[in-house]
Amino acid sequence: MSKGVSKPSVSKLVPRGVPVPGASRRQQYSASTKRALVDVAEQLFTDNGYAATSLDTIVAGARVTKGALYHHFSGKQALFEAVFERVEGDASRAIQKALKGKKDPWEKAIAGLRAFLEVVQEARYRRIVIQEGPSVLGYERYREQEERSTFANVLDIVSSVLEAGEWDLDKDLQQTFARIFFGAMSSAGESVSSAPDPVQAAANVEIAIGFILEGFRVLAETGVELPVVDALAEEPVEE
Amino acid sequence: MSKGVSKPSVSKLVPRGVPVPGASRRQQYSASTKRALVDVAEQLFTDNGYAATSLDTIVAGARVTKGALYHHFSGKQALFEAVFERVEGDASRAIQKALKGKKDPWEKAIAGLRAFLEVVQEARYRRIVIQEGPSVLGYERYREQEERSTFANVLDIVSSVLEAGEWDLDKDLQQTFARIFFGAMSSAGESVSSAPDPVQAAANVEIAIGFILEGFRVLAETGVELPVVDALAEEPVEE
DNA sequence: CGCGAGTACGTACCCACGGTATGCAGCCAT
DNA sequence: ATGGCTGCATACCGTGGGTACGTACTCGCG
Repeated sequence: MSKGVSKPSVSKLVPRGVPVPGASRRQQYSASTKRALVDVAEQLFTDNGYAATSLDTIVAGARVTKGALYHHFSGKQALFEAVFERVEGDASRAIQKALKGKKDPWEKAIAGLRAFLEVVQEARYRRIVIQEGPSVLGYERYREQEERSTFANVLDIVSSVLEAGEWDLDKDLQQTFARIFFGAMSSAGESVSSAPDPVQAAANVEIAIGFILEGFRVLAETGVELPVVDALAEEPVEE
Repeated sequence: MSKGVSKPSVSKLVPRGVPVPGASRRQQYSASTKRALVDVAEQLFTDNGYAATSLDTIVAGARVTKGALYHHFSGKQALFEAVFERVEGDASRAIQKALKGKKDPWEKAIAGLRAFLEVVQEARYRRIVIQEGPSVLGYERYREQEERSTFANVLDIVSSVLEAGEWDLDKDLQQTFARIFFGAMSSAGESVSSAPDPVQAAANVEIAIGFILEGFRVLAETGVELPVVDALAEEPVEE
């Protein structure tokens, strides 16, 4: 807004992004234009949200026109999806990096938890992935995307922990556990970042999840079987 | 859509909603108009989502005009918020009803869990509260609303369980636990409803959460202290 | 080197949709 | 009875997503 540019026809005069080696000049310019669009869109979506960000503002920021945008993307939602994939991919890679080399499941779980709590401090992750992802992409599509990245990490960790407990659960139940932890951490992450003292809040989340994991470990040691729900609720399941 | 009406000027000829006793005719009509708007909006938002639902469609469905809508609500978002509050309120009341009379914390927790799993089967709750709530209202406002209803229920249950364990946690940590469970259940609920076999999926969620609660109970019995994170991760917190 | 084809945009335009300004018919208190 | 206020309806506007089309530049090929 403040750094508005009057004429977009100077596109060739200004350098945009880093040239990609091994591609033709044409392809380089094309790629950098696309990158610029995603860059600007990421920033604006993060700051103002999806609905409040107009395509005009985005193309102005990237110093191109709508023609360029619609050449690279089928529409606003597709652009959002590109941004989503980038943010989601970065997050997933950061978590995987933190998991590197960890063998002990519990250690791995704590490392993953900490990495996720770092990721969720990023405004772009909260806004684009957690907050607006399900709404803009629709839940189905949102889920497909997650399944291939961050959720996969969580599933990996959860599976390790469950296997360490030597309960042999079917895939469905593992997925369920992973969903639960993923949802828990997303929700916790949001509250962490909006807390007056995020560091303290993150510490609390670590304690809470750690406590749950400790419960798992004790159950594993004492050889408690699954399922255990009936033992908790004596009365029959009245529908 | 299918029951569309051509002219909205017949508003006085058709009965709208139930007359409210103890109010003037004017007030009755006004209230029923407002109700009709919320009714139609709830349906359309649930079916097509917030963004894809136009005000024109809503007012056509309620057989009024935009003038009426803007008389009762300050805009589209305010209308959504009215729908949100209703859905959220219904959900909260349903859960509270299920909790009625339960004294044992673990029993109470399972009852609450089951009630929530019922609630989350409703398409309107998933779409309006879980999926689009955070995006449309903004996270801050979404949280304020939740805090007064369903989340309050979760916090109540979680507090009971934690007190039964005789860990005396500060309010912040109780809130953190509640957030975690709330997020876990929301996420689980979404996956339940989109699963090929929702009944089986709901059963899985019950097993999983029940298992976590079982962990809590065992930890309570063996007198494990909080926090326990350091015991899990030997290495120092390197940032 | 010339040249046709296709890419990577730019320009101009459409129209759906949220929001506003204003008019007006009843109802209700005085 | 009547003035005023509530509860709408009508008409209009601006923004913004999307589209149709034009065009310059590049690249491969003879």
